Amino acid sequence: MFKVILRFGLIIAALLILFQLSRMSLLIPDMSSDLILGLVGAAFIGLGIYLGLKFRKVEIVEVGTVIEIDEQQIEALGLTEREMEVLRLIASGLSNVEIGEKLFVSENTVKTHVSNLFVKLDVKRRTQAVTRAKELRIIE
Amino acid sequence: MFKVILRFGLIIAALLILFQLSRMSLLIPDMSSDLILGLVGAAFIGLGIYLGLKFRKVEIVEVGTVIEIDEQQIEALGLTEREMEVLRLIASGLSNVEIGEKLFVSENTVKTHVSNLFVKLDVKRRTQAVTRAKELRIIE
DNA sequence: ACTAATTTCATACAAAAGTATGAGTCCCAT
DNA sequence: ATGGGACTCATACTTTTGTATGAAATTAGT
Repeated sequence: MFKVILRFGLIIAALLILFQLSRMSLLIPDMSSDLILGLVGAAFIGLGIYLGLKFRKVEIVEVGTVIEIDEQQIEALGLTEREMEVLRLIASGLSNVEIGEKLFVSENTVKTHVSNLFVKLDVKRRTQAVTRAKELRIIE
Repeated sequence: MFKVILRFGLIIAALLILFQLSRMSLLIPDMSSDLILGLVGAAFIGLGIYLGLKFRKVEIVEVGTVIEIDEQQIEALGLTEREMEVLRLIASGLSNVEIGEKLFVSENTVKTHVSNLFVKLDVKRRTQAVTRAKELRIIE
């Protein structure tokens, strides 16, 4: 937090310095005020970009885990809502029986969903299904 | 890419406008050049920050997938090198037989490693092992 | 209202995963 | 040299997963 204060201090200092420079340069006839303003602008843009990039690093930590779900991919694979639920529960490490309990359906029903899921994802095992699903960004 | 060009076009336009404004205001005696320069600076800082944040979004994609492996955690759990290899292969979706083939050991050996792994990770299934291992940051 | 897709379930079988136990080899550290 | 950790393997058994097939019930869209 104090880094932010330090940074703003630097900005103010830079601002003052630039101001002084520009005031001085006004006394020099062969330097147009266009150029000066341009330089000031450029300097502040640089400063701004620097600041923007600094904020970036703070955010990356949080944003890093955000995964966008590819709804189009789900659509393209023809995965149904129920299959997606089962897929998510598989990914969380549940057994077929446990999934059945969560969804209030029989183990057999879960097996059916799982089998259909495997065909659509083109995999043979549930662990593969999970990695594949994450690759395709259809689960987190 | 053309968005970048557009953006730079906007910057140049803004620069010119600000320049004109500042030139005009020089003719107005009750507006100090300090203030003008300050405003110009502030405007460009804003522009710079905006640009910086735009660049940010491009980078997030790459940085987002970086995961630090917690070696201390592996140590703490007492996971051996072989167990870690098996764990990684489980996570990639391989069967016990396939893991055995990769490591040139029998399926039985793999099962032993897997069982020991489950005890150490305190899980009952390989899918659970994978999610747990990722939680603990011992695999990517 | 009718069709198509989804969801549900069963049975029966095959394959893979997981558990328990015991044991042999190799290495390295005391 | 010896005891312990790591790695290997086997056998036997249980449980879980996965496959195949068929079918009823339930939506949902035309």
